[in-house]
Amino acid sequence: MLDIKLIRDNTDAVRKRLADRGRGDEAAIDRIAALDQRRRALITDADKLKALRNSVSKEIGALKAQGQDAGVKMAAMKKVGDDITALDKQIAEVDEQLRAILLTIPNLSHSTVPTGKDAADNPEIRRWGQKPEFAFKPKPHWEIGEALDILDFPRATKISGSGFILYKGAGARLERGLINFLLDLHTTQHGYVEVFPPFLVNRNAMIGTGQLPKFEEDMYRLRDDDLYLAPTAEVPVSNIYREEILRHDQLPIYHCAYTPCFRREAGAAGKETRGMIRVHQFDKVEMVKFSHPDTSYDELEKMVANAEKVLQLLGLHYRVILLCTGDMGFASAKTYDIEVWAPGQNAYLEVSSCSNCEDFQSRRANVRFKDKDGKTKFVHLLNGSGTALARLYVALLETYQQSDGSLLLPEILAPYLGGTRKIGK
RNA sequence: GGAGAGGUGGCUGAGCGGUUGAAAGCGCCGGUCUCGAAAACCGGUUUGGCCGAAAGGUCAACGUGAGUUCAAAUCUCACCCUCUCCGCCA
Repeated sequence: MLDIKLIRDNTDAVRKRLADRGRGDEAAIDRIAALDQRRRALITDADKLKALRNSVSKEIGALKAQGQDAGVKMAAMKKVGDDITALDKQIAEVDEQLRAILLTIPNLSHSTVPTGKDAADNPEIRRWGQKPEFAFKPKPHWEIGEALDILDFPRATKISGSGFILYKGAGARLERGLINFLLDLHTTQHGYVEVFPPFLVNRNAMIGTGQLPKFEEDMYRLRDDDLYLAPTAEVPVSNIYREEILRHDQLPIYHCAYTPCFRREAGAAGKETRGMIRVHQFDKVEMVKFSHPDTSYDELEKMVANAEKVLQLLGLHYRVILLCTGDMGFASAKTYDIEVWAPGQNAYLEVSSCSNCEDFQSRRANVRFKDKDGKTKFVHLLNGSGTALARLYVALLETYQQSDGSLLLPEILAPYLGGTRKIGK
């Protein structure tokens, strides 16, 4: 959520920066400004009446204590009370309208983010490694997985529908092992404190990180309980300190968490339906940071490096992309995507997205800290995949496939696979 | 799910419907004292909105939301949460 004071004092600048994102959100600015003005006028009026009522009520109390009649004053205050009720009702309505709009306005981009329209305008920042070469035509992961009997797409569909995965045998163990590998890496090498959060989250949590109210149709919802299946661990983990005031010496706080991620992928029908590139449930290890505002961009660079480390240790070729204004997510001020090379697809796949949301989410979730100067401020919230597993799995299968159909995975994974790096004969 | 108890400031814990944004203690910050520290003493110590250049003024908040009243932390109702016991259950 944007600071209403920022919009009030820098209306034109905010309008322009929203226009840069190319979603037409700047159109709401005039309505916000009008509502804000009306809200403040109403509050001023109501507060004056309340001050009057407070002082006269004290007089009434004093009169009654002396056994004198206060009937005239009480009748007058009855009328004032009715006026206050009417004004408070209008304030509540304006507040609600204002809040409803503000919750749908995306974050402003950081000054270092290039202005652009869509993914085609995202600059590539760097590459690591090289595309692997094969003496044969590399197969897509679904062929490899089914031939090895470690992935079973038809049966997953039978159980749940399209877009779900059934891992089997060594394939299931690989998935489990990767989760442990990632958590071990981030907790022992990168300083993150592991958490294991609930997978079902309430509406306030979803509003806090920005999934709601705007993207309701993308979420799985349990209607009877008003709970949602978390689309990413970013939601429960970023909300850990909701409504709290942290001490400045606690910052930065690093958390990482494994959770499955549930996404309806509404509107994505027909895209990447084959295999496990776009699915309704996938595993992910997420990194979340609660940072002092002064250092949040340093923290973002470090977080990207933490995610890159995963791919480096696994020997997977990747590139880092900086998202332009038009391609960034709703809550982010600056986002790097990491895309891993998948030989069977002949394409780069997004396996990580690391964002600094600055105070956009902390303002919604009310996560603050008391700074050295004694002032209470919003923390900066960052989140990044470290990494998404389904696509990492794709890259591993397609990169490390052998001509005989087996897999020869990186040695670093052997401890997580029962001491072997080989899957298949 | 059933029965009972309870939700007040960083913590513990008071609070006859009116001068309580809130006693007291602890903690924390600053000061006096001291070579220094402790102790003692003095002062300060929630958050947000609105008006204002500022000084300051004012409003709101005692789980959440409604209600009664001139006036609600105090009364009424609903909901949420916590604890104890019972039931059920991985």
